Amino acid sequence: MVSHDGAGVDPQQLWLGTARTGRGRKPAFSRAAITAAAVALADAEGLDAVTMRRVAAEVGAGVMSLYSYAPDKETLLELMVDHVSGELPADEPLTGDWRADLKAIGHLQRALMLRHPWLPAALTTRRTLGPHALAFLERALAALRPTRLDGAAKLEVFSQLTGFVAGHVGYEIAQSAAAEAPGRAAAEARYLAAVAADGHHPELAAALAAPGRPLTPEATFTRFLDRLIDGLDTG
Amino acid sequence: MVSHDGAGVDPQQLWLGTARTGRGRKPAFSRAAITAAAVALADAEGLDAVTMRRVAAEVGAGVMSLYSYAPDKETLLELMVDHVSGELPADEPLTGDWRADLKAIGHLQRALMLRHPWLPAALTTRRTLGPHALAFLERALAALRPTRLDGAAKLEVFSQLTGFVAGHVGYEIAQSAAAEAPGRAAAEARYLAAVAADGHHPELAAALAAPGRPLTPEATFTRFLDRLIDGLDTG
DNA sequence: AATATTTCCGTACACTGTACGAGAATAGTC
DNA sequence: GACTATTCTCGTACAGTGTACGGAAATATT
Repeated sequence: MVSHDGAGVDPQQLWLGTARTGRGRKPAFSRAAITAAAVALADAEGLDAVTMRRVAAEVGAGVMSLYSYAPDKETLLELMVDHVSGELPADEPLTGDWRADLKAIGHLQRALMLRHPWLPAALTTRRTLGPHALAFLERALAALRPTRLDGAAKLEVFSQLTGFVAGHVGYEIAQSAAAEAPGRAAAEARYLAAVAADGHHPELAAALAAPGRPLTPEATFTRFLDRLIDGLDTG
Repeated sequence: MVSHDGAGVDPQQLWLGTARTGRGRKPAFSRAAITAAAVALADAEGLDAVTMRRVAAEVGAGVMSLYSYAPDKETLLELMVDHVSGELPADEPLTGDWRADLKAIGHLQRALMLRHPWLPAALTTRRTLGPHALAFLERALAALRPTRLDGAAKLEVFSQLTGFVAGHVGYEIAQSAAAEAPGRAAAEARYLAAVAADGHHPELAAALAAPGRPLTPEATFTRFLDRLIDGLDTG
């Protein structure tokens, strides 16, 4: 096993790492390089493109060599999540206005997920507590310091915030993906119009008839995030 | 092709259906039965257990026979989503208090997702507008009637609400799944304690030291949902 | 009876994650 | 320098995936 070890019964041993003994062949690759290649692949071609063979090819390794750096694919996905979490600034100063700070955190998370559109889907199934995620959590907890929420409540708030952002951006991405294929979008519009015209969906018909000005996803996100955070009890 | 047709360039043709000509061999199965079998499988063993072979076996068909009822697996998944959406009551009377009605809708969605734990994950990638989903959307729009939001804004609210619930329940499920494997949970607790003890995570250490009383997921959900909805502009 | 149409499904193929184990490279010991 | 223990590399192999293809069976129309 390579220096930053991982396998074993204990799932969190992944992040602790074990020292190399010195003995044995030197590793030709690195966990970071492999993870970065996997992330690049997911960014460019989606999560489905991340296959062990593709990642290995990208990094110049044999397929089975990857298993010296991560015990299985699931672990590689967790590494990917924590890897991109490293893009979140974890040490910028806080304003002291915890609501503003929390909103900024939400916007940072959204930006990250837009940069890595596979992230919302990856987060729905996984809970990752790697070093980068923890550093960011630490920052969020610091932001919540002025609130007098107890420990569990603070952790809840962070969890919920992340869940909310993932849910929102997931939808946002699905929406924009549909919009990028103009044929699809038109077909959907036609379908909705047909449904609205069937007489059984008067509210939908009304909603489609009175569209209002189009909303930018950014504005919508901000509005919902603000409502969510402004409504939080200070404990 | 079987009566409720689906294939084609137009994705929404799925839901429209085409009449059988009468000519040709009679279908031995039905789209509904196949979908129900797939849903039962996902409920019992998770989304990964839903393979074309397993579904076919469950329903007593040859594998390739499924392709007469759904052009591909992605379509089967969309059918599954709309199938369970049919469990949402779409015609119960509304109270007229749109905030209360909207909260009730959120709770219904959460209950549905808890009954079908694969649903949040399935919704992250997919946007489904089958008849059942549309019926429920119609109801949500009716609930929003007293607000004077324009059509686009109403649709946004529903989208966001669904995204929020999916995000929350996704986390809720991950949490409870971790709690069900006691070894895992203990290992994670030990890991977090170790991280908290490293001196670089003082806020985390403090949060773990002052746990407060445990929060039920139900109560947390209600609190966040209330905040979200109470904060909505009436337009 | 012939024909057109539709469904049923066995076979086959490319692709997936990964178990196994043989070989290569390194460090420590004599 | 030879030997040994250890560690990493990766070719091969296998079970499992979605689904393309095409022949056989069943039905309604002619």
